[in-house]
Amino acid sequence: MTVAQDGVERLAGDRAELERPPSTAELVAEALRGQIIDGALAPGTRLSEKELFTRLGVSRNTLREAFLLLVHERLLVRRPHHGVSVAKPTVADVIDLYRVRRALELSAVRAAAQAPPGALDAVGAAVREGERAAAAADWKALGTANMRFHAAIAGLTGSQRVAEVMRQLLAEMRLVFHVMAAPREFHEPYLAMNREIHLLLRDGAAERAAERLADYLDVAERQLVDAFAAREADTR
Amino acid sequence: MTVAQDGVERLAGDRAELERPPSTAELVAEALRGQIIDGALAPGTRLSEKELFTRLGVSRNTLREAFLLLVHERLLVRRPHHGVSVAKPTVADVIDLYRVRRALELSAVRAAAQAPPGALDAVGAAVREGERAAAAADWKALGTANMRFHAAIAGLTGSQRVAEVMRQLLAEMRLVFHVMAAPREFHEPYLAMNREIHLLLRDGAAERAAERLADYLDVAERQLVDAFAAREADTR
DNA sequence: ATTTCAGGATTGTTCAACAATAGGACGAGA
DNA sequence: TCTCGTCCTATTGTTGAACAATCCTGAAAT
Repeated sequence: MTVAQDGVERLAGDRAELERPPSTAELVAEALRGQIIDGALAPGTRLSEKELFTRLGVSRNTLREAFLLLVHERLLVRRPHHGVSVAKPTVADVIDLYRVRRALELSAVRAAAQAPPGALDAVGAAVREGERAAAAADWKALGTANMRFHAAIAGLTGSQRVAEVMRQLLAEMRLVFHVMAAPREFHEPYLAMNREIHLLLRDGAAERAAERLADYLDVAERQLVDAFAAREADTR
Repeated sequence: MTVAQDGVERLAGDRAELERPPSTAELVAEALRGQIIDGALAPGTRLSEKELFTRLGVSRNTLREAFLLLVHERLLVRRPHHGVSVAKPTVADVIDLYRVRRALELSAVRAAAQAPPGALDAVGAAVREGERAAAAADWKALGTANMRFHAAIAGLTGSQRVAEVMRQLLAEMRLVFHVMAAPREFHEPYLAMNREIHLLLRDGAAERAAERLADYLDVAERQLVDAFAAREADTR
């Protein structure tokens, strides 16, 4: 193999990462997704087609295509002839989400020994990112770092599909978190757990890391379920 | 509670199952999905928009909406400005699919004790359906029954999201199975394993059922990976 | 106060046109 | 004969507009 062929090989390898310019619908979906997980669009908000496509400067068809993408991600729900609205997760959704998270994340941690190179570093990077955010008292960034931590956990599998499912679940989680009035009190305690899990993984103690993560998920789920129960008792 | 109210309750309960007439795009997607998993549309086939929407008698926008649904299910892949084509799974996809299946199905089996009522019966029904198909030498139906078995396993979680992810994975699996020339030899041996797993679950031996299922998945994956390797060596 | 019915508004679906892009055809030059 | 660059065509991406179907609102009638 010559040096020139080597260069061609590398280009072919990069080809997959060379992202094409996203379509208009994807851009619109991304914009809406950002507003939804930022909380600018509260759960339950009805999204009028007419208002949105005039405001965003895209065609109605393109907007509807973006809606389709987000409905698939469960960030929007569509009621026929009523249009779409921002999803409003229920306590049943919380339980459901944590069931899937347990299956995927615990399986990922237990298989950490076969993780692709660099995957564990991503976990560590997410931990450090969270600590920086906490030090800067940036609670929104702390929540993001926490999401990234769990995405990195899923990344330990090296599986494209696991990563994608996880990405979707975490986007939904952002919606769920909106019921937590105090992001600091909610997210901060998990920083230490994240760090501990990362250290256990680094030392090859996968099973113990899995146990810690299981506790972690149990606690978080309980906390969210309680918050939902309180809110539902409140609004009724 | 009066009898009349009872009737209303029942109507409200049925309301969720009362499926609205599916939209045109969903019908088109369903038709295409059927042709893909039946093998009428071989992996790699390019789908021309013009030809399809004239043949199906729907608008181009509706067809594109159906494409979006199937792209999301990974049954179609879209190359910008090139249109969509039937997905052609690689050996990497097979490995990836089985990783997710292991995580979800094993977790479902281990939690079988908390399964919702009737979920275990669905597993048994799938086993019997497979045995009927084998007795009738209907190998296509046998493959379908096998899919239903694994869907029922996922259903043990009672989780909407697990069920949906599983449904998607199984649709992809249909695509993968196309490389197996002999559906009988491939699917038939798993009948006994399905029955054994069902019996173990019925007896409450969830952990042993999980071990059997893990073996099952290992064998099937290896068989498919070998088949892919043979095909790739063949076509090159 | 309850019911009925008409009006308006919004969404579902289709059609038609233009812009943008990828791939192939074609020819010039070495 | 082979390589390179240019143009051209077919297909897709995007937009705009129209009509049909459905739901919500509110006024009129009992």
